[in-house]
Amino acid sequence: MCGSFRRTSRALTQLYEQALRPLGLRATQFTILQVLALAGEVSQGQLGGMLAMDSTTLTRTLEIMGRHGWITERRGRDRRERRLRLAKAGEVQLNRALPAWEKVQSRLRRQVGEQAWNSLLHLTNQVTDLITN
Amino acid sequence: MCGSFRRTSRALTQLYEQALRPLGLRATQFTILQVLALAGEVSQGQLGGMLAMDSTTLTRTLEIMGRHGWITERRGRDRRERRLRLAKAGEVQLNRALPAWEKVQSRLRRQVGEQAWNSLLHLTNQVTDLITN
DNA sequence: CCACAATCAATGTATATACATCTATTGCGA
DNA sequence: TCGCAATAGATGTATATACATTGATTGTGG
Repeated sequence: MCGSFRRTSRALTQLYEQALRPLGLRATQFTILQVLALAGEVSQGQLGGMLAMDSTTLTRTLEIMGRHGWITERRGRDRRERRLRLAKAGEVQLNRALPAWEKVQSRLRRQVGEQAWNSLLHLTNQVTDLITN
Repeated sequence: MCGSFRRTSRALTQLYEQALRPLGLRATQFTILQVLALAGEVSQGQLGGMLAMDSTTLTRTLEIMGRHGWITERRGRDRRERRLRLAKAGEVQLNRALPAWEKVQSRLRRQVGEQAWNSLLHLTNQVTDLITN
């Protein structure tokens, strides 16, 4: 199962990133932009929880995204935390990327079929929940 | 979909690798050992095709595995190709890892349920096939 | 209030991963 | 057979990813 997921994950990532390459945006980065747009301000640890990603992994990715000016950070009341928000440039970049992303996705959805597509979304999230809770 | 798969992939990888850590074996490496045990001798490109992994990515991973003596390589008739086989030490390592791997997997399969488990295997492979063919 | 455990993120290190480019070979058409 | 396109990997570079360890801060029991 792990092997199957990793293989499909690689294939999907290559497919989607092909569409984002002209924008200089990677799949992980796109996902983070999207999450921040929906969630507003979150701490690095919370973001890691949402993505099932080690919080220290985010240190490196967020450093890159900050370099591009896509996110802003500030210290919260608990000064150990980094609280992250989408910057204006990040919003712009997300809006530029969305059409390309959606285009790849809708084409794939059609090929896979509505039924299978919905099952997959449901089942993958179910597995993630099982593992992380 | 890409985000869901990548998230689940991370969660699964952490779960399975936890079990392999005492053996110093990573998920990708385990998978390669398994594939070589089943497929016998294959070229680097063929292996990449089976795993939906860029052939040049394998250059680095195979270098590590060769360092451990888990695989052997030789040039084929076409001298551009690297033909790979499981070495004795790789077979030993695979057999040591299998119980731990299976233990994690059977526990997860029970939690997920037979129905969902089988659907997932089928659907993930279907998506991979769609993208890579 | 204070010592100490717990928590958050930063850093060091190793592997995974892909693409662009390069080198060596092969195959093929004239 | 010769020249050139195609192919298989190797290499340079950038990002993704996790874990172990560390530093800073917070919470808590005495």
